[in-house]
Amino acid sequence: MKRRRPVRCAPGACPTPTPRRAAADDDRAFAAWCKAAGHPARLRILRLLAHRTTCVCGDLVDALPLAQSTVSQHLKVLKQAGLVRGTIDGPRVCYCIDPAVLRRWKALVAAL
Amino acid sequence: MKRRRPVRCAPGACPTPTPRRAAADDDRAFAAWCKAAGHPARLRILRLLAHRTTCVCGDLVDALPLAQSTVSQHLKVLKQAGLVRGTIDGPRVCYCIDPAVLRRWKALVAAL
DNA sequence: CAGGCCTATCGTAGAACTACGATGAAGCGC
DNA sequence: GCGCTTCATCGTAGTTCTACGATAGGCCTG
Repeated sequence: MKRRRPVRCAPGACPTPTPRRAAADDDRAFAAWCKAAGHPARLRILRLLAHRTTCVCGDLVDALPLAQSTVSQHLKVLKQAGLVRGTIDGPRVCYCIDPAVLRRWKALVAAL
Repeated sequence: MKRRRPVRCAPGACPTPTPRRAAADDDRAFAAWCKAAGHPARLRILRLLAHRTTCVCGDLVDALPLAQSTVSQHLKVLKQAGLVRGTIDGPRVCYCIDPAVLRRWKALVAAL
């Protein structure tokens, strides 16, 4: 089985747009982030993305005992929650955690 | 409308049994905690319980725009997740956050 | 350009969540 | 004991989640 070509995405290819939000949105976003993380598969994805600071692609499909479509769906949830962002790199897509959002979520959890 | 009698639960009435868990359980519990917190109403309950370190009772029902049964259901979810524990105090029930579990959850989130 | 790999999306079935009112059980005060 | 308050549980309806296979599109390789 031919292995996938090594990923060559730039580690710093995930910008941090502008995490400015009103206080009212925080609560909504806070719950959304917790909800997005509240599934073993998605939690595992977050861990995998966090451990390798650079972004990986569909290696996530290999790392999870789920169908490709299911993994893609979980990635969509994480992306819609804002925790993860994906950048197209030729035929594949590289996902990485949004550091600012993760930091914000951590701060909100720590402030509980 | 006669106000409820002031709560008189002891602030330290929430013991910390023994947070010993295997590493494998952590992931399951981690997801469960995030999932439990992943709802605006439950997040609000957690905030309310965290702000007053002592435990409150069904004042939560007054504080939330939900029916009593719904609040009770949310409390059940939080209780089953282990984030919250309730102690019976006569006719009412006092809820409080389990400090050890909350600390553990915070640590796991911070370690992401 | 044709074929192949990598993802996203669609459609679907079953399970779980969320909300409510109604009902039931437990304890306090008269 | 009787009624009142407080909370949990039951039953239910509508929505959402979760998983999968099948399908479609985009981009490299030959």
